Amino acid sequence: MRERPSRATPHTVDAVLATATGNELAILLVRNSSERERWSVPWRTPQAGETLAAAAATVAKDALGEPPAWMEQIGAFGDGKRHPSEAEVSVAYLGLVPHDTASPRTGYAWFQVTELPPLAPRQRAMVEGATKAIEGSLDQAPIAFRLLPATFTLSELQHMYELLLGKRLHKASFRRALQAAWLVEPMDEWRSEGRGRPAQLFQYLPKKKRRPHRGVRFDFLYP
Amino acid sequence: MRERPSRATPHTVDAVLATATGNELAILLVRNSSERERWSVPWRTPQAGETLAAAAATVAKDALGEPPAWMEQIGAFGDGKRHPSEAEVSVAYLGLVPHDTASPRTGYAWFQVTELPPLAPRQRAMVEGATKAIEGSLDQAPIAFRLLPATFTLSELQHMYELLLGKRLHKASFRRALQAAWLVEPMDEWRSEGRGRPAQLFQYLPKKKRRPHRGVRFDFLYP
DNA sequence: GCGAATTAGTCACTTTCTGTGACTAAAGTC
DNA sequence: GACTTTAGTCACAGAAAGTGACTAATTCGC
Repeated sequence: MRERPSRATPHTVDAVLATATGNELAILLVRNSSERERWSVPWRTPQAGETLAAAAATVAKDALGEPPAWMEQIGAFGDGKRHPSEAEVSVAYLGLVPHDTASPRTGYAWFQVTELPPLAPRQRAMVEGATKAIEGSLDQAPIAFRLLPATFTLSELQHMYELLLGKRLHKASFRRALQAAWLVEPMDEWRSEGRGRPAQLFQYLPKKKRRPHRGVRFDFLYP
Repeated sequence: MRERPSRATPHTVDAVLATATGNELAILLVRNSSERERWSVPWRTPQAGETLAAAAATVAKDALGEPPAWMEQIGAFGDGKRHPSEAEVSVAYLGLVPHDTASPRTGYAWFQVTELPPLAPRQRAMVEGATKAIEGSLDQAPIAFRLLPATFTLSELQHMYELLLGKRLHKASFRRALQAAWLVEPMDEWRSEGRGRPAQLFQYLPKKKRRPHRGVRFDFLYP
């Protein structure tokens, strides 16, 4: 990503790195020296033989010093939209990092998703795709846990879900569903956070077997 | 970005075209004359300025004479796996067609997903991605309706869901969920299919507004 | 020290949804 | 006309989700 090829590059790999700050999602951008836009989603032209996922991991590592806790491809973008590179196609990856461990290298900075600076159109499409992917796979993948530190309170977990879903959840329902899913393990530690009763700490406990949905879901609105 | 590099194709667009035959999914493949594998997923190198989706639509049209009823991108594939082209990256699209309107051009043929001939590794990965995408977005998008003719009986619809989900559904539950979703509109026509009471015909009626899920779902098993 | 305020955590009740078997309806077969 | 076959509906039991009220453990103000 550093070197700018003199002629058209075949494709780029772009990493939309997200974290959750306070009460909003934030995206990591890198400062441009010479581009039309002052900021861009970090990207890279893969070396010969480098896999897409490996290239994305490298981009993330260059930005944060360590690989993200979660990474998945969210698709290929092109369609005539402009990109900082000359490439016709860019493959976008979504990476998630807990906010506490996420210290960007110099030149990189977090931006709230609602206050993003201007981006190249193709990269703006990627960010939109990434936020959709987060919401869409929230109940398919342990997204929320990848945005939290290794240990957390149930209130923190619930707030993370509320942030990602964009709606309030009822405490009792949330905990009942969580218990039924066997996703979380209580630890023998409590944390006192100013006033109020101390909260027990929990850690993520991956599921072993999937229990299929009951019923059929018809939850779409496509034309 | 408009200009096209003069050497090795930068990327390809591949179309995994699927239909439902009898009781299994089938994929459309094209016969190769000179490749290592005798069959391959139809693909194309996009022209300069051609969008990815447009290229995929062209591939599908070349294969079937008309665009599929549904088309969506399922991701970029590369990762060193071999492809009929020289391209390092291939963008795969999933296309769905009703079986009755799907007459392949010469050189193309349907294969049951369980009886696929050998494919280039990258294309095999695409087909696997496509079948996963079908099951995964079955309750997010009107997949089943795009595999059925414009009008259908509720039994046909239920059988399609059973095929795609790989499990049997209870008639009363299925219809109750369908009614609650307002996805289907009765027509003033009935069809008699040999013995038994004639079935009323229905057509797909896209939803206007989404009703959000109740509760929170923790349905994943990722590590 | 003590009550108010604050956050954690649980309980019980109500409402809604799903699984299921049995039922009625309308055709063909013999 | 009795039997078979497929369509379509009903009603009830059981499971899951929505919700408000409760108890528990801490800090703050006084």
